[in-house]
Amino acid sequence: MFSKLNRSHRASSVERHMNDFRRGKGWGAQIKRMGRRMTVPRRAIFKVVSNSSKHLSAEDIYMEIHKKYPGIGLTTIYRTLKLLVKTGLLIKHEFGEGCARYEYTAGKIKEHAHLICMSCGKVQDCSDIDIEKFGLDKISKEVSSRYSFNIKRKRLVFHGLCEECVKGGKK
Amino acid sequence: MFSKLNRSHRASSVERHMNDFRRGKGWGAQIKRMGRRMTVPRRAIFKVVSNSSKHLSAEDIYMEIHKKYPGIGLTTIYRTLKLLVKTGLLIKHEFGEGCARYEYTAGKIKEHAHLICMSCGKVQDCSDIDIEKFGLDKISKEVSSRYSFNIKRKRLVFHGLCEECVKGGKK
DNA sequence: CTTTCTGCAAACACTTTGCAGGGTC
DNA sequence: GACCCTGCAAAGTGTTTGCAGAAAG
Repeated sequence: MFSKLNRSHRASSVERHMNDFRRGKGWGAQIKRMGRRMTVPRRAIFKVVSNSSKHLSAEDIYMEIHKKYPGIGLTTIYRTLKLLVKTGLLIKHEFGEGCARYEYTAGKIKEHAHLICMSCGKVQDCSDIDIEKFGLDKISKEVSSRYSFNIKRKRLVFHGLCEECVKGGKK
Repeated sequence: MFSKLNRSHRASSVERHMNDFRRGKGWGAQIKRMGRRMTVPRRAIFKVVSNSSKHLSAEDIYMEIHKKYPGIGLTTIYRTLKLLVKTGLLIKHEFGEGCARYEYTAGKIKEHAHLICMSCGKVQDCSDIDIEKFGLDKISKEVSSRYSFNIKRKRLVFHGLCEECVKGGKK
């Protein structure tokens, strides 16, 4: 079942994951170690989130999944997302739209700013700006020493108007 | 009705507000200009949020209000909060706890970082650290030029462990 | 006296939970 | 074969809306 991988293109994240699984590494193994199981819905969900560069909501993922697997329900999406967050592969964002969005990080957290357009609602990553070097490191240091706060995660969000909406003249 | 103010202590925010109202300034006047009305529930809600230095949720405000005015319902709290946000006196925060929290700003936005304890849930303001000067200005400039993004508001949140929870040994 | 505001109950959107059946190891 | 996982339906959040009566101006 895990052996019929299509080798004609570069290994997708799912393939990589399956290899890892066989070798006892990666998400599958991590799950196994937790006494949990690898299933079709989980694989499908993992594939969708790991192949997307966008910030997907549970609903987004459900609709994507539903094309190929109409049998998978929203409940399972939510449960699997929670699991993926717990293993550290996903970060859960709450941008205040009324629903959570998930970002694939493959376990390594590279802090970056997010831009949210107040007009069209689009969310962009500023992944090519090293916010730490641009000054966030100094702020963090100051904060943690002045407030004796043990920082675990940093979140920088800019609300405003994206390029298209400024050009488009929308207010 | 507006003339029986107690003058024995420094003007509270409600008194100041009422004076402003008579003079055609401040929130009351602002509301009037919008064709809206000044009412008992609105005054009470304004008093609670403007006198608190904490980040209150609608529920928090409701419980506080309910002591003095058991007749005021949650619906009115929500509607008034929306109004206060629209007039710019309040900022609505969504820290991802499942409910919104409101911060009184009196119209002037002084961007500051927030610390959220992952253990006890406490939210602190870092109002005595000028995050702009500590480097946020540089990040903003870089972001807006590199992404052609028109920044309207900046939000910096640190998740971690507060002093008490670190000391208390909680994980 | 007109128009806005209010409380109640119902509706809402997103997310979680209980349970019996099905799948994984 | 034991136990975990799943889908469904139902319950649970925090928040919004429709409506008739109350209040502001």
